[in-house]
Amino acid sequence: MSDARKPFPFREFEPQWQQRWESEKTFRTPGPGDPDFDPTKPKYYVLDMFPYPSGSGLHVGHPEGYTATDIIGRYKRMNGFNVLHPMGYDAFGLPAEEHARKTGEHPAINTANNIANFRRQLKSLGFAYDWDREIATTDPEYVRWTQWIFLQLYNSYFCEETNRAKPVSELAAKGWTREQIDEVRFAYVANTPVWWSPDLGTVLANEEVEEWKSKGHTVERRPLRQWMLRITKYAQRLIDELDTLDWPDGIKMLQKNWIGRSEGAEVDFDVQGHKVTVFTTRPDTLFGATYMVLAPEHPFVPEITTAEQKDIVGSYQKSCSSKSDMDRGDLNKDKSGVFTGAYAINPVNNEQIPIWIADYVMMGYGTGAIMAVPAHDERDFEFANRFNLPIVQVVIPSDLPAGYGVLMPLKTAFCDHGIAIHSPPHGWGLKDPKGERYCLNELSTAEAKAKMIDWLESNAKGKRRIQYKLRDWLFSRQRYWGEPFPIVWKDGHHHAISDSELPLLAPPLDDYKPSGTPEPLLSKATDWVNRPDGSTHETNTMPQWAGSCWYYLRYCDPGNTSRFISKEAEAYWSSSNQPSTINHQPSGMVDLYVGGTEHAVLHLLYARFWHKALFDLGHVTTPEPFQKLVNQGLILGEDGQKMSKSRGNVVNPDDVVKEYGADALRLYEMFMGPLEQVKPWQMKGVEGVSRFLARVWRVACEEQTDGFYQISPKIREVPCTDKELLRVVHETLKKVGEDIEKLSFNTAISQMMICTNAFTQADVVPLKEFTQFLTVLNPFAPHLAEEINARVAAVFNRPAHLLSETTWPVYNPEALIRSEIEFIIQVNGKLRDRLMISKDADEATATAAGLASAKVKEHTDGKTIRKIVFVPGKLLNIVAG
RNA sequence: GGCGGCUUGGCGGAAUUGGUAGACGCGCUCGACUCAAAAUCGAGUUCUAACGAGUGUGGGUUCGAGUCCCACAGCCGCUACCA
Repeated sequence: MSDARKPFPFREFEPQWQQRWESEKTFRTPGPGDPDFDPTKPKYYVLDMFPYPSGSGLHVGHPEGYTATDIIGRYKRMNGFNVLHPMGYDAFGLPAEEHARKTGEHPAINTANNIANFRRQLKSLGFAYDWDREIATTDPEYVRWTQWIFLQLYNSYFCEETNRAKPVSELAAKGWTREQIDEVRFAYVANTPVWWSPDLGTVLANEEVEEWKSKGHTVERRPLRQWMLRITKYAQRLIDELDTLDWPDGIKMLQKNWIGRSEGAEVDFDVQGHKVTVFTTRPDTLFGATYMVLAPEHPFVPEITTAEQKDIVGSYQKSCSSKSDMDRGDLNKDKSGVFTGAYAINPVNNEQIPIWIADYVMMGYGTGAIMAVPAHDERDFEFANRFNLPIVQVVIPSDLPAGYGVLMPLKTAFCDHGIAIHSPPHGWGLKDPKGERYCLNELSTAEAKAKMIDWLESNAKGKRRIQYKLRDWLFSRQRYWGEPFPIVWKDGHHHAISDSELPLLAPPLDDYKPSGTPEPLLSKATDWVNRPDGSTHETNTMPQWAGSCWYYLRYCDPGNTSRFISKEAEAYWSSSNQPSTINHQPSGMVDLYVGGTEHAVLHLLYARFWHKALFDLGHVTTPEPFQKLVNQGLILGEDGQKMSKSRGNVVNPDDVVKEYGADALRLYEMFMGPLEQVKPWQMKGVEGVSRFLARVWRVACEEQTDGFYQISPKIREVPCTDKELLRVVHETLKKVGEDIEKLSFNTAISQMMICTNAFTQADVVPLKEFTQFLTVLNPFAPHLAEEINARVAAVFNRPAHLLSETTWPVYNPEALIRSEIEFIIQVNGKLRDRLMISKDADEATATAAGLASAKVKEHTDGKTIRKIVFVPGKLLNIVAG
C-alpha cells in the first residue's frame, strides 16, 4: 500500500476485534438444551452455501454471499432474533483424492490443511459465525449421520397411494418377500449404463460428465452395477411444492425444466404379435404416424429385425454405441437410422408402418420408442425427408379460413396446436359416419388429445401417461474419499449394517491410484472388505452431494451423539415467523439461503429430495429445507471476463484484506451493485469505499503524532440542534434498515456515505446521533464501527457495550419531515421550473405559484392552457397547446 | 433450437414502482493546502457552442414512460435430438 493514502489503523484493530469476538464467543447462538437458551426469542436461520475447501483458498466470490448473510444475521440479531448463522466445509471430493494419488498421503491430511486455511481466511473477514457449530462433511461424527440418513432411505419406499415415503417394515408386515421389497426401496442396485472414467477411476453422474471431460479426462459408457436413489418418485412433489418457496422464478423454472414433466399417452402398437409401446405427447396426431422408430438399444430390435436387415442393423447399433462417447452434442449432424424390415400396426387405422432404428430416439426417455409423425414434429420431418418416408398432415393452423381444404406440401413441420383434420381421412369437414367417438376432425388439439386418450383407454390400446425427464440418481462412486455405504453383502443380497456400527469409515490404503478397472478403490483393502461373519462390505462410496444434502440440519445440533438432530432443535429452528412474499404458508426450515446459481439444479434438488423423505418419515417437521433462496451474481475480473488462473485476472481476498482491510473488502463487495447481478471487480472501487471508511474514522478521530489518535472535539454529548443533520441521520437509520430487509446493500451504503458527508461538514457531531450511525454501520463494517464506538465510549465515560449486542436504532418519523419542499413545474411534461413551497400546498396554491413563474410563461405564451395536473407534494404539469 | 437474464454518462450503478433521469462511488477537470508531490478539503463533471436531445432500436398507451403494452436487435448464462 502506498503510504500516501491517509489510512485508519485497521491493521491493528481488525485482528483485535476478531480475537475478542472469538474469545468472548460474542456470536455463539444458544439453542434448545443450552442453559442460556431463551425459547421465547424468535429464530432466524440464515445460511451460506458451505464451500469446498480447495487448495487455492477463498475466492472473492465467496465473501460476496457471506458478507450479505453476515449483514442480515447481525441486523436480525440487533432486532431481537436468535440468529443461526453457521459455517462449515463440504470436504469430501475428488481434488483431495487426486492429491492423495500423487503424494500417497491420506486425503484427510490435505483436507485438514485446506480447511485450516479456509477457516483462517473466513475469520480474517470478521464474519459473525457461531464457530462452535462448525462442521466438515468428512468428520467421522458427521459421516455417521450421513450414513444413517442413507439407511433411512434404504429402509423406506414410496407409497403411491399416500404419495409419501414409508418404512419398508410395513411391507414386510404385509408379507412382502425380500426380493419384492428390494424392488421398491429408495436405495436400490441396478445394472445400468453409466459414464465411467478410466483415468479418474470412477463412475460419474450424467451432470458431472461435461465438467470432467473439459478438464481432459476420458469418459466412456459402460453397463455397471450401481446404487441408485429413487428421486423420480418425488418428481411431482418437487415440482408442486416449489410454489411454497420464495425462490427466484428463474431457479424455479430451471428445476421444473430439469424435472421435465410432460403429459401424454402410451400407445401400444402390434408387431408380429408383440406389443411395442411408444410414448407421445401428441396422441391427437396418431393418424399421421407414418413410421415407428426404436432406440438402437431397444430390447425388441434383435427380435423383430428381418434376416435381410440383420447386418445393417447390427453395424448401425455398433456405430451408435461408440458415437455416443464422442460428440453426441453435435447439433447439426444429419439424422441417421436404418430400417429393421419389420412393420407395426397403427392401432387407430390398422395400417402397417415401417419400423426403423435411429439414434435420435433414446432408450433413457419414455419407452425408448416413438411413433413418428413427420408432419408435426421437426425431428421426424427431417428424418422422413432424408429417407423418403410418407408425410401425412393431420393438424392445420386454427387461423386458416373455414372450408380451407387443400393441403399445401409442407415446407416445415407444423408443431403448434391447431385443428385436427384427416383423422380419419374421410375428407375435410366430414365426420366419420360409422363411429363418431373415433373421429377427431375439426377438434382443437387439446380436445383431440383428450378424445384420443379416451379412445385408447376404452379400447385397451394405450393409456394416459405423465413422463418426466428426471432420472433416478446415480448414487455410487468408485472413489476412496467419500462416505462408504453402510451396506454389506451376503449370499448375493445386500443388508444394512446396524446403527451401532456407524460411522463406517474407510481404512487407509497403501496407495490411492485407480486400478484402471471399474472395481472401486476400497476393494484394495481386502482386510476391511471381508468381515468375520463371511459377509463383505460394499466397496462403493457416496457422491460428494451426500454430505451437502443435510448439513443445514446438523448445524442446528452439531454435537448431538444420539441423533442427527434433536427433536427440540429441529422444532425450534424450523419454527416459522418470517413474512413471506408468496401466497403460501412458508414451508422451509432455513429462512434465507444465499449461494451461487451453479447449484440451481443438482444440490438444491437433491437436498429437497432428502428433506422430503425425512419429512415423510417423521424426522423433520417442514416439507422443504430452504424457504427463501437468493443467488449472488458472479464477480468477474477487472477485464469483464470470468476470473480464472489462465486469464490472470483472479483477485485474492487475502491481498485485499492486507492492503485495505476486511471492512473495506466487505463494504466493497456490497457496494459493487445488486447482490444478484453479475458485476466486474474494480480495485479503484475498493479504494473508494476505503476512503469512505477513513472519512468515518476522521469524523471521530484526529491524528496527533504518527499512529496516535484522539477523539475529535467536534463530538459532543449535546442534543442535535441541526435540523438538517438530524433529518439526514434519521433518513439513514430508516433507509439502511429497509434496504437490508430488501438485500439492497449498495443503496444502504450510499445512504451511509451521504450521512458521513453530513457529519464531516457539521461543526458539532452530537454523540447520540453519531452512535446511532455507528450502530447501523456495524453490520457492514463491524471492526471499524466497534473500534470507534469503544474509543468514543471511553472518552465519554460510557459503558463499553459492543455495538453487536445493542439494539437496532429506531428512526423518528418526525425528524424526517420537511416543511418546505422543492416543487416541480412542468409544461407539457417537461421540467420548466422548481419552486420552494409548503409540503402541504393545495392545488390552488400550487397552480397559482406555477402559473406565476416567468420560466413557465415563456413556454405557455400564445398557447391556451388545456389542463393542469396536480400531484400533491410533487409536481404540477401544465398542458398547453 | 429451447428456456432464463441483462441493455441507463468515460466506468460500477441510483430512480419512492407511472411523476425532477443520472443518487452514491470511481475516473476526469479546476481550486485550496504544499518548495513540490502525495494525502486531505472545496467546486464542477450525460451529450451539445447553443436551440435542444437523451435510459439498445422502432412503434403504442398516458397530462406525463427508464418504468406499462407490441415488434425487433445485441450481449450473457443454463440446457440440448426429452418424442
